[in-house]
Amino acid sequence: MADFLTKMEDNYAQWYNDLVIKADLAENSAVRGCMVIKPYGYGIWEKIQSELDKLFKDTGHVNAYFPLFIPKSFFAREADHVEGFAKECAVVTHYRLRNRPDGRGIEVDPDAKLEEELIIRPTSETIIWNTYRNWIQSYRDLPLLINQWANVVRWEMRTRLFLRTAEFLWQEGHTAHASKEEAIEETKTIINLYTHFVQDYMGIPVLKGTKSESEKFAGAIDTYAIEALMQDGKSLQAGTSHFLGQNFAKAFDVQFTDKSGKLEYVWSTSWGVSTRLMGALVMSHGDNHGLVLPPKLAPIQVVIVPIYKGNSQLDAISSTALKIKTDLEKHGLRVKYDDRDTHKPGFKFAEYELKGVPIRLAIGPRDIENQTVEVARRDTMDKKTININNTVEHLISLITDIQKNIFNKALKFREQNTYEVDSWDEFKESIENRGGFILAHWDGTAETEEKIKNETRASIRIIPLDSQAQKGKCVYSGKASQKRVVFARAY
RNA sequence: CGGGGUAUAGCGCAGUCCGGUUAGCGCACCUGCUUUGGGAGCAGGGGGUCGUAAGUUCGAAUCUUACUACCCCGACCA
Repeated sequence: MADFLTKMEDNYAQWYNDLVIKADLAENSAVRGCMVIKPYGYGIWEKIQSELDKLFKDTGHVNAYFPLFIPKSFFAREADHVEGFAKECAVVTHYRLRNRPDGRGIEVDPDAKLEEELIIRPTSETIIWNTYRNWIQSYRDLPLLINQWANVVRWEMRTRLFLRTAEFLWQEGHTAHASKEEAIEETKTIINLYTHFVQDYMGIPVLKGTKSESEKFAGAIDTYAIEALMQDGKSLQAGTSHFLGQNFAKAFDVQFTDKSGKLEYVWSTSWGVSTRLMGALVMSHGDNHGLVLPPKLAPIQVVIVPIYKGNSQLDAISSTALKIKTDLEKHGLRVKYDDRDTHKPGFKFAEYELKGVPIRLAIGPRDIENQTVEVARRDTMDKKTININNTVEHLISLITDIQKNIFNKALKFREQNTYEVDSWDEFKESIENRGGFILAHWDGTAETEEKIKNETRASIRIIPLDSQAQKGKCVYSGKASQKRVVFARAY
């Protein structure tokens, strides 16, 4: 058995880390805080990329690519933005190395100092808006709906695989609009798109809302976000969409002539999700047997394992297995037939469970004789034997069922770990002992938010968009409140 | 940046206090035979400048000093 996973109760962080590494997703690299995403893990990221990309294109967006390096001066243009990111930037100061005079290795050539330092992008608003100035002259150039798949670097003090690495992969959308209303509409379109993707593809239920003043993106007017509850009771921000107002347009002097001939600053948005989503996947669905992948994103949806003695048995099983594989592939399923002779069936079973493959078929001599096949589903670990002629039909409905079941299981977990709390004592007790989401009244002030955070390490994750108004009293200050907000400890 | 740890084979560790054979164990790896319906068994084998540098000593993984890297807990953050 996977003994390392029984550590879960002792140390969730360690369990998570081991799971990521042993399931072949990623490992720590030689560079502090950076990770190597391994082929299997990258396969999942590729699925996330391709499915999201389709959704972006369906909503009128196009891809482009902007430089990795940003001149330092660009950052100074938007005051809030520089304050938000200044503390965690990697900076390029030189462009050449040389041999050390004493012959012991190499050193930075002091003569090769850059006139102006280059910042390795922590996000691309500045370089993109500097470019948009030249692209936008008229209302006819709008809207500009661009997305970029890229890597960014944020020099975090503490890092964790997928959840917070110094370098990470993401997509960042940057759009420009002629009106405020249109930009706000875009911001909402995207947060809804993210909600759809995370819930319906990744099987992770999320809460959607806006961020408080102190939690919003540096340079934004409003930040919309989705938050998911992990199995250790902590919240993870899974995606954000920012309404930037005219802040960046003004900072980079991006104006257009509207229909009436008047010069106006453009309205903008930016939004993104990152490889952090893979961390969310692991933490939302993983169990003591390893990863549990939602079928829509699993690089391998069905694995077929032969059980045999000797080559003649294997040959008979293989011809059956390969026929099933072909049939399933005709219906769009991603299937692997694992006939490696170097590992025993039991080893393979455990290995694919660790990797989270949704469905496993086992075929042995008994099955050949009876015209059956054993079907095992990863999410519930149930096994059953079915008639071989029903395989395709059975699996097509099973794959849909697993996708739904994973989501429902996570939703149920979230519901069971969401509490309405009305007293400060209960708030503290709940955060400390139960974790999870707390729905509580808040007086709307940054002071109260700050005090709650200092005393409990819980922050306001989101202010729900569509929750019903409900008069109440702030759980901390006792002042009047119009609706509940969502508190949690977060990653 | 503060507090606490760790550094010995690919991974996980023992040995360090109290210096003394050829530095050991588990997993992994390689070979052979037997195995194959839930992580195989037996036998054999390979792999180490004990983080780096200097010092003490007849002798250093072990003692001293300096340096470096990494991990955990905070503050920071997608």
